[in-house]
Amino acid sequence: MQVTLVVCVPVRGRSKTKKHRSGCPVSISLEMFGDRWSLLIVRDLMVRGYRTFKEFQQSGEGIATNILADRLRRLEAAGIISAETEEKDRRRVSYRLTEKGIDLAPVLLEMLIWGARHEQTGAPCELIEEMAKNREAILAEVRRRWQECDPTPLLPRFDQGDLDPDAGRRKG
Amino acid sequence: MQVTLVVCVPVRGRSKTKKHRSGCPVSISLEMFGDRWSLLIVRDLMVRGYRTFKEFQQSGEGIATNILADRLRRLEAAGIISAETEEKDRRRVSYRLTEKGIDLAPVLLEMLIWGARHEQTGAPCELIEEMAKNREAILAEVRRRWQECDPTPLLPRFDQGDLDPDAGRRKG
DNA sequence: AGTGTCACTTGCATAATGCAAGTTGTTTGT
DNA sequence: ACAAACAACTTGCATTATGCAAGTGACACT
Repeated sequence: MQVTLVVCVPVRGRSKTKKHRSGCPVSISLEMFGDRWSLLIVRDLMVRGYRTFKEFQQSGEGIATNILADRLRRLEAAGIISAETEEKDRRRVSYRLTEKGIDLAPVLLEMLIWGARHEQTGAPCELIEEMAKNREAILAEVRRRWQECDPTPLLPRFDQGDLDPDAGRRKG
Repeated sequence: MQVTLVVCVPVRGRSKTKKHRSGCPVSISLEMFGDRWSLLIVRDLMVRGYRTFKEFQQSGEGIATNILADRLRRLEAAGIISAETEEKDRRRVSYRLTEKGIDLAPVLLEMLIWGARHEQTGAPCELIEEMAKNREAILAEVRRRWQECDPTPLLPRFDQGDLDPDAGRRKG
């Protein structure tokens, strides 16, 4: 039968585990962001400089507002993002990646490279191959922007052929 | 209403597109394997040397057989794996990663590293950090095994504390 | 005071998932 | 030759997640 409901009372400031399918790090990662939306939100925060609910919503993928709200909740619960209502306009909630969140950059980058190499995407191959050659520089730049709260987009939206020839080349 | 069913007849040997949410490579990648199971199958093929339905099923994560069958179908349709009934025992179907599939190794590796760093997993931190230091070597070894059809597992199952101290260290 | 924004909720139809049991084709044991 | 065992799936059905349109409440702007 294999009931999977272990709650794990916080013992000595440690575990708050919820019972994983297995101890494999890949499996545990997938339990946190293994769906079609979570990583797109992370991407928006990471390379497009988005911060608000509305921006994510208008991101071009067509996420429904209830799903978006749900994913933001989960990502926050997972410690991948943090939320804060803005001082200047208290209607707005500003989301930000945590360090745990920005550490997803390599995952995103590899997915980007894989997708661009193996599928027909809106991203130009030359740009991607150049990114693949300069992984470390890209990751450093992503982290720099995060640390300095620099919201300048690193990559355009790749909606179709729409591309900013300057983007992603500044540190390449 | 927005029905999203564009079939795209093969025109001049090109598109067989199915209509993507956007042209972003990350988004397109997530459409192919953005769920809680697909990448686990890829992992099993890549680092555990699994080949058959039954092995995937007994992988320790508890995937249901109908879902497994569905994912195998999708992964094959996506060109990430190939299937072949064995000569010696025609009951068995042997699955294998395609080149497109083995190219997912960097994605998996980064997810493994991220998960092990930020969550409590069954993988020992030292091993993971050593892997993080030798990404290229690991990836080369993964690819070598794939090319030579060497089914020796590269990593153990990380079920809990269960670990083969030799695994993943041979090329480290 | 009135209208507009922003970040969500809610209700409801549809699709995906999980679980147990059943089916098909193949091999193995007697 | 025949029955039992296997491997790889299907099928039926309950539960859960997703997608869509519409609505709500707190705040802001004029």
